[in-house]
Amino acid sequence: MYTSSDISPRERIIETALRLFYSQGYLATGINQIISEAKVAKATFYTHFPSKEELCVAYLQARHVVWMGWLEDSVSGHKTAEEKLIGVFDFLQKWMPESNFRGCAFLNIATEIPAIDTKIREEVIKHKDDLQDYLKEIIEDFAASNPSVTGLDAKYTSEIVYVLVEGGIVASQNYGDIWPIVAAKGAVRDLLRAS
Amino acid sequence: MYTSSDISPRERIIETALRLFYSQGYLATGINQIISEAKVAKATFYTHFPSKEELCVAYLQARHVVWMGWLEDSVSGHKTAEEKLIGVFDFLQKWMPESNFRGCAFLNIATEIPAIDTKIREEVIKHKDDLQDYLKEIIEDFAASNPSVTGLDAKYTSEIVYVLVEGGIVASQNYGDIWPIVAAKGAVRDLLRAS
DNA sequence: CGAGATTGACAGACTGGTCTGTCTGGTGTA
DNA sequence: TACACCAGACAGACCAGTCTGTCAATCTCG
Repeated sequence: MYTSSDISPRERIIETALRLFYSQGYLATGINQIISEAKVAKATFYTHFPSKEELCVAYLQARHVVWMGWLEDSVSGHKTAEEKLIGVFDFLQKWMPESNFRGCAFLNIATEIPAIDTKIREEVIKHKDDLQDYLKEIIEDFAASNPSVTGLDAKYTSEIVYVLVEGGIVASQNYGDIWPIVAAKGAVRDLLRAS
Repeated sequence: MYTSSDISPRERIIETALRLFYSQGYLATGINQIISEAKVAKATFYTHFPSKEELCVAYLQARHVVWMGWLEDSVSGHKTAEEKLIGVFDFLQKWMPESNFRGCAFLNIATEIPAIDTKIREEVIKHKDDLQDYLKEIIEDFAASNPSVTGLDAKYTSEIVYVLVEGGIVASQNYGDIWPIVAAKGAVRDLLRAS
């Protein structure tokens, strides 16, 4: 079979799903294409995943780890909270063209699966909650490290920044251009300056 | 046949598409379901539309008229430019729950059809361009009717407002809650006050 | 006015293909 | 022997789109 240095069938399936679900969409990607590109037998696939939907859940969990890793790696280079917050948008500006403007894997899947009470939608919510928490921490840091700033409501501000992140991503996805992210970054800069 | 007081097969198809494509998604809705719910023969469908994709284009064009109508009807009641801009978000706040938080029909379709160079994506861009123009006109009105406002760049400001609209819609869609739109509205109010 | 031609919609069988998921049987390794 | 994997046939449903044939309303022209 495969030795420890090789990649296991399960990992090959996940990696193929990461690529195909993201670039083609969930509904437009069939199991047959996944197993063929993952070089895995169908029976093997179904021993690892009970259904396509469960693969999708595993895909989103893997994607969450990957994407948050990208974001944190990109932002962690900055020192101040303000630089970090702007760095979030710098990351988006770099990431969107690299991903062919396919946008957020989680929102895309959520659009394809309208039913709310599914494991899939749960994973999407979880991802966005984590993203919001991440933004909120930076903003709380900003308030704490700038004593002159008094009128800043961290919850309210982080909600706005989060909405600007989402808007920047989807508008950029639609136009195939980063100008919406640039605009969102400008709005955040103004927001911090005004506080 | 059908008499003049009835609805023509073509209209029945479009109305069914408006309902099903929006609520279920484009890929998840089959032609068979559309013709069955529109009470139209398959041959009749294909005399009016050469393909499912062309029906989708007609659907988006119809949806554009309907949705912009809703927006303009809702906003036109306000007098000042500032009230109108806030009114845009009041409309979103009312519309999203009424539509079961399915979000923007155009962005949803664009997500399902990743290929950029399609008629479908063209319609999406057209819709968003019109929406942006609408926002920009209100903001230019705001600048013109407030002589004290000097440092307001209408293009830049309308880009930010547009991104807040998109972010509000998709975040609200994801969470099934209007708080992102409320936050976006607050951000716009702050933006106008600060200028 | 009236008869035949035309039109447009109807129902639904049919084609060729894809979908998810199951199952059988073969292969190599521990 | 036991297990994990492979290849691929298969089932049953559904997909977009084509086609045949029927029927009723309307148009055209004698």
